[in-house]
Amino acid sequence: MVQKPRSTSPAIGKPLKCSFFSRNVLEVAPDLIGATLLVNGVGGVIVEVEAYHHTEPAAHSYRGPTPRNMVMFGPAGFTYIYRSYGIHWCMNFVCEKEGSAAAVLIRALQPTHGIPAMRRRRGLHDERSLCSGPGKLCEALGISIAHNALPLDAPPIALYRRTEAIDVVTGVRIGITKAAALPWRYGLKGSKFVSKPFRTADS
DNA sequence: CTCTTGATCTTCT
DNA sequence: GAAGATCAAGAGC
Repeated sequence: MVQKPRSTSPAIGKPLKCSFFSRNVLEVAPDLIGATLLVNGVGGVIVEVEAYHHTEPAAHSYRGPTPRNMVMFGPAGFTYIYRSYGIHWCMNFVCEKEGSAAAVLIRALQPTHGIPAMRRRRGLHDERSLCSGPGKLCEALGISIAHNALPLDAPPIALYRRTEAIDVVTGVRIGITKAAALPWRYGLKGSKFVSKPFRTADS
């Protein structure tokens, strides 16, 4: 059950440490739901993510390192930014350990901090559309390739643990054709800020 | 509401 | 040359 999409600022927990990401990517991904992501003080609550791992063919790291995906093969706790369809930027958090080439794609935020700045960057959009997709949230937060390979526990990035118990829903990942059946998409149950609805029994 | 299309970077065939 | 971890705008229902 979700409140009105006004500027309700949920409580913010303690900063996440880099060790948070040194676990199996399928554990980290659902744990990120409800956390707060800020870049230069602008951002919101993570409501949708997807997990990727080099052992499955949908991952950029599946075919080994390239200039683009090199940071995925490095240690956990860093950003991996890539260009999508030649136009957009998308943001990942690298997980597990060096060589795992595992990462969590951040797909949607509920905006809570710096909403006027997000509107300026995105143009005239209702709050629900500001960060409801991986390319949208990067535009709203001013993220580009300049933010690639940055540590997740130091400026300009800030990540805060969630404070309340939440319900996480799962589904198949969006926009892929390989390994399309893996249920590696995670979302905040009932959130109106996700990129596409989660289709589960109760919705 | 759904469907189609253009934008044009990185990698692979 | 083609596909892809996307998005917005326009056409049609």
